[in-house]
Amino acid sequence: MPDVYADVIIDISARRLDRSFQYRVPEALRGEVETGSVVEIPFGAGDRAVRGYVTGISGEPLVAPEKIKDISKVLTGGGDADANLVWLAGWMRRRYGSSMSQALRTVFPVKRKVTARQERYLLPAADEETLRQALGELTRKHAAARARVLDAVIRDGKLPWSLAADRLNMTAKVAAALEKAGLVRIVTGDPDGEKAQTPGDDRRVELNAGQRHALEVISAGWAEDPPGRYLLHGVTGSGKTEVYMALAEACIARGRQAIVLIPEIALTYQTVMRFSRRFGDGVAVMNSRLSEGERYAHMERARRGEVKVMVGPRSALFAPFPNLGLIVVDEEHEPAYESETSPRYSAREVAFARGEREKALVVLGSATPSVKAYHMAKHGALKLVTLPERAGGAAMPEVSIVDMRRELREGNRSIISRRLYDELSLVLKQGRQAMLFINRRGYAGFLCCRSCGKVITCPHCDVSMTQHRDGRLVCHYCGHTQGPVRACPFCGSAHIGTFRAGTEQIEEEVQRLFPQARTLRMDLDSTRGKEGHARILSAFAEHEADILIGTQMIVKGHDFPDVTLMGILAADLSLHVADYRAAERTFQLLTQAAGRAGRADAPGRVVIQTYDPEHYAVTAAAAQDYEAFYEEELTYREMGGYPPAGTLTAIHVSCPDRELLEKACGYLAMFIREKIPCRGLTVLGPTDEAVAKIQDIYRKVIYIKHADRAAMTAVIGMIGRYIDANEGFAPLTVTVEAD
DNA sequence: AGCACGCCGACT
DNA sequence: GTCGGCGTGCTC
Repeated sequence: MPDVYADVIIDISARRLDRSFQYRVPEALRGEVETGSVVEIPFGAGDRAVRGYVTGISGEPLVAPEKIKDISKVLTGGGDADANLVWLAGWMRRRYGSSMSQALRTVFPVKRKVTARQERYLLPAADEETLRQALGELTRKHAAARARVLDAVIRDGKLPWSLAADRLNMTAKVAAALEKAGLVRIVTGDPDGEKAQTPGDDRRVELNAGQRHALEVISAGWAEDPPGRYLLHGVTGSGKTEVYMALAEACIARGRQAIVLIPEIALTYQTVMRFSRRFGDGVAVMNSRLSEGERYAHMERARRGEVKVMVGPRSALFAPFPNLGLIVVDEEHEPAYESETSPRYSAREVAFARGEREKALVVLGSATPSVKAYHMAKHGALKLVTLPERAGGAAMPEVSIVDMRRELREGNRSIISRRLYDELSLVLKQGRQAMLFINRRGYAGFLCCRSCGKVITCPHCDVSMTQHRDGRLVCHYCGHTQGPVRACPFCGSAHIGTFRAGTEQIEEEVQRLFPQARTLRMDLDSTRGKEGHARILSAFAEHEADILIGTQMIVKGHDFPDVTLMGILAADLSLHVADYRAAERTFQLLTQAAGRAGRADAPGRVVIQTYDPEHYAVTAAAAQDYEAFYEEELTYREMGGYPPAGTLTAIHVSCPDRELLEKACGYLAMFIREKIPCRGLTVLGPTDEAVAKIQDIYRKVIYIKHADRAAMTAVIGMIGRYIDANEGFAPLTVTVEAD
């Protein structure tokens, strides 16, 4: 009987093992080992038993047959969930041009031992003097590795194992030696950590007519083949979460399981809490603060069917449910659904792929749907379900647009327009609250010379440095810091200053104009550390401040009953980002921001300050008119051949060696232009990325456009094979980003 | 990740 | 010489 071989991905997270190994399937296990099986295999010189994932079966040995070992046993019988996930990894590999092992790593994210292991820590096990003596001893004996680690333990008190392994080159051997010598203790789990709270209960809310209708229409999709796909379009406060929960309940009643994707836990805390109250132990929440082991335990509970609903960010999409019936993608337009690392997948697309394979409903929900999703709905690829206006019957806010060019012409040099000043005065007089949203996406307060026009940039990254209040200059990409600059380093002029539109500057200006007002600031810098968001938001909710000033994060999903004014500063800043989706992002941010003001009893006011008052993204957001925005935007996309009118793929290439990078990109672009037999393909570049250098690594990008998705997928495949086949690309990092 | 192997300075 | 210790390379 001929041998049967299985391709196995080893269950050890190390980059070097990120590929498949062949194992022989013993006759006793024939029929039991299949794609998706989890097996135990002997690995390495010591033949230690490790877990592995079977990704394929073949009859051909690819290495010398005497090197191939036997599979020891089958742990999980390649259940439907596992086979489906392997299939999904294959789909992602094709669609996004990543390697199979990268895709598998994404789909089976944590592959730790069953004893859900948490991060280990090294703690001092003796008094400081003893340790210092031992350190001296080790240094004298040239035990460099032990000395390095012990030194760090003495300095930090608590040293995470992974940090020591990465940064101090610590091996298990070194740690064990230190422990044996009685110098350190090794503990599992953060000694300062605490346990999460347990869920309570929730009273069921009666659905209104619109919600009941949405539930009926969408539930009918289970009877269809292929199963239905929906876009649930409902403004903020129209009660989409209630519909999701009712759908999840209907799904469970059918003996199936549900996945609910949310963009970011921190920003959708209320949604998550409602799910966990409603479903109690039947829901698992993939919090980003869970340890690797805890996540793995959640996934295992899903595999065993103990959990029926998985709520979490895009990684929750890979919950190994045996009989998946529903995938909800809440706030589907959020950029957090696009993965930043290879495979650069879109959670929406992967949800569609998995839904089709496993016959599960897919429901996208948003108040401001992505152009792509709305386009699909217009063309019948999604069924559009609209929820009527706000559930509580609250009035839409009154919006005014202020032309900042005119403000300047008429002598107001402040970043606060006269209109906004008047509205703020009124709010303060009434004892209400206001929010000021500075739209500074893709923008930083940079230092600019007024004589020669040059901008101070980071020596390691090709971006402008940001000046902080104390005068220091900081690079927000790599953290490089330098002291204040008094004169231009290029021309020597003393006329160098900031062109700033940061939250700090607005806070200063507000305090200058309204010395009696209490302000709170919320941006990336002020929310560093644990619970930064929550602390600021709850302080504002308790009315400990009158005005909250912040970036994007203040406009997402928080309800403050006393806020009657939303001021939007520099509304058009995000229009200038070099990205074809700039107008879409701007419209979404402005619409969300405008939707924040006002409640049932007190209609809100919104002041939008802009230098581009006629732009459709601004006017449509002011009118809260999605349709108008969509029509304009689609015209623009069609003219440029951008998605959804066509497909666009970016090939990102990076390398510390600039010359090598340019040469390789040149070859790659030439290959795509001349060697790929595909009509209608447009190749742009190579050009520098918007940020051409980060942490001393140079970056370039090649864009390719084609009207047809299938042709694009074939082209991506050819490019991937070309790169794999050429040794010259080995020192470069190449990632493919589709749309 | 964990094991073997080869190299290096320290000690007998 | 040999021994303890580190860095590197490989694992079907």
